[in-house]
Amino acid sequence: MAGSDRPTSRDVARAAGVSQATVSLVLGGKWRGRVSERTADAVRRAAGELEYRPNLAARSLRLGRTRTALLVVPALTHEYFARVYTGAARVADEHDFGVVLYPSPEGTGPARDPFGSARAAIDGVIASSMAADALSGIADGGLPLVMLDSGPGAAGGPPTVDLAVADGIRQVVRHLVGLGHRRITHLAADVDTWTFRVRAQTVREELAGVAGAELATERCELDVGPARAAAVRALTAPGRRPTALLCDGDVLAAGACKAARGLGLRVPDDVSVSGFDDLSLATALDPELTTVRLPAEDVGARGMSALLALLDGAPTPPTELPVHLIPRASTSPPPTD
Amino acid sequence: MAGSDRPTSRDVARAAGVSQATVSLVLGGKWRGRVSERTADAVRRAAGELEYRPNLAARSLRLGRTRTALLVVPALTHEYFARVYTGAARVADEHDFGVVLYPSPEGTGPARDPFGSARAAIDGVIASSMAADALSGIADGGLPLVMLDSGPGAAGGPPTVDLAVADGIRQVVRHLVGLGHRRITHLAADVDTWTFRVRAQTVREELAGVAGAELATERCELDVGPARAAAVRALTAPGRRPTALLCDGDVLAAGACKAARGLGLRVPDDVSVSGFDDLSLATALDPELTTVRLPAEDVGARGMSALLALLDGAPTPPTELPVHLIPRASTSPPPTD
DNA sequence: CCCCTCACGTGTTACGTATAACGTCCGGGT
DNA sequence: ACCCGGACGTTATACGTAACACGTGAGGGG
Repeated sequence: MAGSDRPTSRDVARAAGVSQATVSLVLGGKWRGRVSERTADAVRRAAGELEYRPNLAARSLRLGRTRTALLVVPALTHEYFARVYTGAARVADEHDFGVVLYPSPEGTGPARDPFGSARAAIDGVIASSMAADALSGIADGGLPLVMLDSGPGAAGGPPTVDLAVADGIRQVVRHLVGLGHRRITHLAADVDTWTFRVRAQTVREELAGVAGAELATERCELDVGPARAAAVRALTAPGRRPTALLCDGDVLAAGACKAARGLGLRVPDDVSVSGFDDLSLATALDPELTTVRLPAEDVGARGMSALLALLDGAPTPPTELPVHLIPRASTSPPPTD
Repeated sequence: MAGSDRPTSRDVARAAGVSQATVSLVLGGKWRGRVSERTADAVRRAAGELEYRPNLAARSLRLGRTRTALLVVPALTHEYFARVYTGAARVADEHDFGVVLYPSPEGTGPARDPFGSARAAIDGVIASSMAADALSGIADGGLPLVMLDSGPGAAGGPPTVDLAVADGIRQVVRHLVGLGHRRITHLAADVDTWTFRVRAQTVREELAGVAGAELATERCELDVGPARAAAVRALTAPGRRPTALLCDGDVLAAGACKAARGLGLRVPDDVSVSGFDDLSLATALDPELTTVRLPAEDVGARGMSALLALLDGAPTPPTELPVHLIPRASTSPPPTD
């Protein structure tokens, strides 16, 4: 039957006994002072009866806007980015916006043309944890752009939403120092993005102010295996063994824990391990990880809000979201020995 | 400059000295025998110069199809579903298709109306791990539908892509039995979907054929905390303690490991633990989990292929993908004691 | 009594694309 | 000489919506 053909605004108009233009006005919400309350009600009722849904393609064509945003993330399989998406999608949904993801092969940035024919038409872009130059194509294209976790941009640049990463690292360092740790190795992700640069720098700065502090650094890829290898290097390096491993992420911390156990060391009795991100992994491990909770959903949500504001021409001041240390079982005072 | 307004097919036509219709023919690929090679080349060259991209809204309006699929997943923050998405997006991309996700608040199925704003914009739906009745609205709406991980459908029903879950469970049971285990507790997810029903049933069936086998079952929510509690119950239940915990997922296995350690038991020396899914979590834990690897990306990819076939009116036979046991360190022969 | 204004709608158009329905030119068969 | 048909394009139209620019009465001020 006709169940498959969806009703158009003209069908609604016919049912309500008005013209298509009136339907558009009423349902578009811009009818105040142009259509009587009675007529508007009739239109709305007819639309309800027919289960009318506006044809988005036609609307987009007419308006030149699609109410769709592109979210660029390095890898959706990383829980952090999945959560960023979730937050962004929630806010988008509240504003009748859609979100499409940049289908990037794991880890690659938007090297491919995001305006390729396949991708949905886009009103704006939200890019997370991208090197700024990786987005030059988008900026040149004149598309509204919001950057997440990329550091405070230059004035006049795209709006930004950042986490207080430096503060988070400071909390970790103070936590460790407060427990009595002085020999600390920073297990650093070998990734050249703002967030990791800030972490490295903050660890240095914060520890520089502590008497007797000794900082070492081991770099590795952002994965368990490499982290384990790096932690082994850290724990078997010549000189006195570090009493704490400060890791750039929970995933690295997991590797560090494996390394410690492999060397016959107990966590946290012989060596403390701290993470970052507070992924579900943090409480799946045993001992549970002391880590820093990142409000990933909020990052996505604020990013989407910023984009919506930008599209409205509203001012979009840079945002920085606070982060919090979550002390758990993987850190304790260093061995007295 | 005019850099912001994108060129239309008419602009290309003007540049190439032909009509808009010819541009559409050439770029649409249906010009054989209707347009000379020379002209076609001129059109393509002009399109290249102007960096012409067809307006997708206009195309969708004209064709009544959007080249976009909706992927419904319970929760993107579960690594399995993120990987399903990745696979689906890859195939979609290869066919100039887009994928949008159903923006479902964690865990809820399409309780909200998937036709809200999205329906107009999609050509079909891929639903993963859904209870069949949760999708009645979609089926009724006449939208092409493919179901993932929902079991072989009735003939005439929507195409399906499933994992050989039963075989995976059989491999685990045989692995444990082969190691010598007889008292096994199944840590079962308290979720009423096909995949988990099959697992419970298969464990029963497979163990029924083993002399002296004793099967117990503990149900819990699909999370670390509840799993830990359930595992504690299992390990402290009256009677002889099980020597192996067969878990319905790596997440549950993580909880089981924590429970064991909390009770002073070593994994795998005192109790073996097996997982399912082979998430990155499986190798982040210590000991690494014996588990079953699920080709999540393939599930998504095959699902998208099936949907594309369905849209082409091609036959779409049910698919079942094989799974493989990955033996690791969390299982060993039971204590001889 | 006439015209202006306001309240309430309607006719029409354009958005950019794909395609059905037409030309037009030209060589060849009869 | 006439018609036919293939090769090569073009003209015109529809998709469904939003919004501009007009009607059209009714009521009121002058």
